[in-house]
Amino acid sequence: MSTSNTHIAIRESLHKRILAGEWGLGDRIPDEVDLAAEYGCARTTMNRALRALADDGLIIRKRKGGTRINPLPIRKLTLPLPSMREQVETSGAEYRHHTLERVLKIPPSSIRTRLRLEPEAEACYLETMHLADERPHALETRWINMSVVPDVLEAPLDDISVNEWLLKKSPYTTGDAAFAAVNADGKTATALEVDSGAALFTFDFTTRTGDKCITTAKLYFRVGHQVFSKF
Amino acid sequence: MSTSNTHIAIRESLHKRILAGEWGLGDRIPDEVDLAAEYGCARTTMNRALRALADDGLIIRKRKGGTRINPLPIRKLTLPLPSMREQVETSGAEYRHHTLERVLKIPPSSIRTRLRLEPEAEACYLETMHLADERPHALETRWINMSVVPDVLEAPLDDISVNEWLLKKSPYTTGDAAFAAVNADGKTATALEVDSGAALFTFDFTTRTGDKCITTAKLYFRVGHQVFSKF
DNA sequence: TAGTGGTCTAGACCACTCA
DNA sequence: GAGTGGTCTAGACCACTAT
Repeated sequence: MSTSNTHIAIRESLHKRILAGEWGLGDRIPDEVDLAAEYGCARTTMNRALRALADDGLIIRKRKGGTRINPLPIRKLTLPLPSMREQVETSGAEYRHHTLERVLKIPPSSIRTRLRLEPEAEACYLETMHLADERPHALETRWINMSVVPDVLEAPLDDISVNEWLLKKSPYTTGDAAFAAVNADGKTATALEVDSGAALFTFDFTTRTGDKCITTAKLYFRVGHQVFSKF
Repeated sequence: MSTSNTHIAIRESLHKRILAGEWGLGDRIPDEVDLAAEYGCARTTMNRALRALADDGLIIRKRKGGTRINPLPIRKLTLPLPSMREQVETSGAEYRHHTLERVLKIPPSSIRTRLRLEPEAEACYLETMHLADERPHALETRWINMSVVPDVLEAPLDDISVNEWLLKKSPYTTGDAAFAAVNADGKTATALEVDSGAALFTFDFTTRTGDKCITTAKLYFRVGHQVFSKF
């Protein structure tokens, strides 16, 4: 039965058997010890193969409960966090960005909540246009927590973008993100050179380090922008 | 130095040290053997911790080259493939779906290409409305490859949705997906009960098993829909 | 060619959870 | 209580690749 006892070959073999329907949805499959015997490998190796399948959502493993075929194979999408520079350059265009605004002001309450700021506390507001071959690619509006990154007002933003600067200055540990669609308002439409009301793809994200919020930003992409992924 | 020698604790400890800037971007960190000695664990355990960090994109590992801090920490977003039923039910609403159309016809060339069909070959076109508490949640337009799933025209689609039926009938191995934003056309706007031209969030996907394409679908979400993720 | 990560093994103990 | 997965160990050999 076994050809080569690598955890990869074993994982692929089991993957095929699952897809072939050897076990029904929700069924229990043999336990690690038995499968290891069947494939002629150590339990450690079989464990690794099974763990990988569990990570992919194909099976569900429980102590004492055994390993079962996931009745709802929840597949996962994995996509890289969009980096404007990479996005543009991998499409073959030349990347450039342009800082439209950088000021200190009191943010609206929605932003204050996200950054967990005191009332009346000021934050740095930054507006950046990302260009692909000198044409608008995305408009970025960002708020930065001054108590975490006090010197952002002096940051040199000609060569590197705020995002790149922040990454070096204050790396984050966690964050959340959201994709959505909005109709372009007048100002955004003008900046992106599209008709007012055009459907724009947006990406919102907030980064944190520990319990401190670093920055929150919203990206409005040019019309037609897509985010691709394989699964 | 070590508190408990679990691969998780070790990974978190190293993660913190990296974020704290103990090593610069691109720098080489001690090798597995040395780190294992420092943490007082087996090399196997250290290897697992480091492998996890490499999977997260924090470090880059090469044989002979050693382990280095990734100068471009590419963070990844992981999101579950949207399942209409789950999406609606986790929001606390009641899920229901409604088949609007199910016919056999010759698909447009863009679809034919995606499904890799012969010219003139027919495919099953399916239009489904997904409802949350009886209000439109998403409109799904789907094409199904008849040569892979010949009996889709007879599938009972009252209890389960096409997607769930297809999963059991013909599980896929791979696929691609894309998010985007479009302005609602008249027909779609009416179906979703929104104004014509409203910005709709869309999700396109195609599933395959081996080299055969099973189905390709496009989902138009109600206005305001967001896809969340943590990273 | 030598150094480093990649992986396998055999055995052990532990932790969860089902019955 | 007992079965199953989760993990750690110590040692070994291999595969890649930088020097």
